[in-house]
Amino acid sequence: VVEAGFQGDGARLSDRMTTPVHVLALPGVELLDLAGPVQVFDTATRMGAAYEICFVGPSPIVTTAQGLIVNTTASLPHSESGHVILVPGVRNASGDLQLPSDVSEWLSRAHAAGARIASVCSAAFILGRAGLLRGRRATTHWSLTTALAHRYPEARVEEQALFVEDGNVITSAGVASGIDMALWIVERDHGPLMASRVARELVVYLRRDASHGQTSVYLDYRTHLNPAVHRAQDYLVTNFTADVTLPELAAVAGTSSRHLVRLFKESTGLTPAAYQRKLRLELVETLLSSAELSIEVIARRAGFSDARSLRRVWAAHHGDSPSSRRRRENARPPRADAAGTDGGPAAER
DNA sequence: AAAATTAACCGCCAGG
DNA sequence: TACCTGGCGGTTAATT
Repeated sequence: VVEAGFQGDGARLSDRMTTPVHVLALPGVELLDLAGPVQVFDTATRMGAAYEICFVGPSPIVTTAQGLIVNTTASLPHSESGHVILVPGVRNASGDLQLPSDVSEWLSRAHAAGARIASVCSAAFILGRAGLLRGRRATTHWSLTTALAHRYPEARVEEQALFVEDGNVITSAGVASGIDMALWIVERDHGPLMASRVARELVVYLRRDASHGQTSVYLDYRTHLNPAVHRAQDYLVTNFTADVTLPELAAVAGTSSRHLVRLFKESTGLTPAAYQRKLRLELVETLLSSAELSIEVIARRAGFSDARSLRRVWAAHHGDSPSSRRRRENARPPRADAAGTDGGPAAER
């Protein structure tokens, strides 16, 4: 995808493949909850996702609770669209924390330039000071939600969320939910397969957005530790529109068909075919709401042989028909933060 | 719409 | 003995 209207030689392809993650380090302040999210980006990078982690802030060296010693740049870099700025929690953020004046300004400028701002735990207060929570849905550690709502009345604080995404501002609740949030960012950037690999590597159980009670099927059913089953799942996620036969899947997993079915069900609670159906239905759901495609086209794109078979499978799962879902979807007002399909140029609106 | 074909699944058993 | 694994055959479910 070539950026329309771009001129000159300033942007090389390699630049675009790297998503800088700037970690904001405040002077003389202990950074909390940092290791988990950074691990996620680091692991993703080792798996080919290309994140570049960079500690920034007004102070030259910071020692974190995790024992990390980080070099920070003396000045805050210019921030461009697509970057992630990770703001870790700090002690006393809700109190009298002294914040260098240029930090708030830098944050809001970076956001205006298109950077994604991600906070962990009490860092939501730092976002608040930068004015980034105005009119936005947000969350913080459960013990601080009341204080946050009080301090920033214009923020719509959500209590029961692991993390909340609103526009390019993502706030998370606490230590572990910072990992969930980071994984969600990885899923956005590099797809569900990458996210599930990273999650598995870190042996975390994750969900995508507890505030909606929603889980992603790509990331679900991954809480087990059976490598053969994971291989089969990876294969299905990658090729879920293809006709994958059980023997073929067994070959990928390195077991017999009989044994794979047994292991699969033991590890995930689902049979391979049922898992594949869930993957396909997940795609159908997003296609139904995000595009003007016929049921027939959606069915084929999601790997069903035709609309008829989709309708049957859909009915078995949801009790109604795909078109009735779409009607209900359209009747509802569109969501504020239109989580559009990734990739392509913003198709209209 | 019904019948035929094919694939998935599972109980059961045997060998290691 | 307890457990893991693969193969066989029958049943169920999907597809044509």
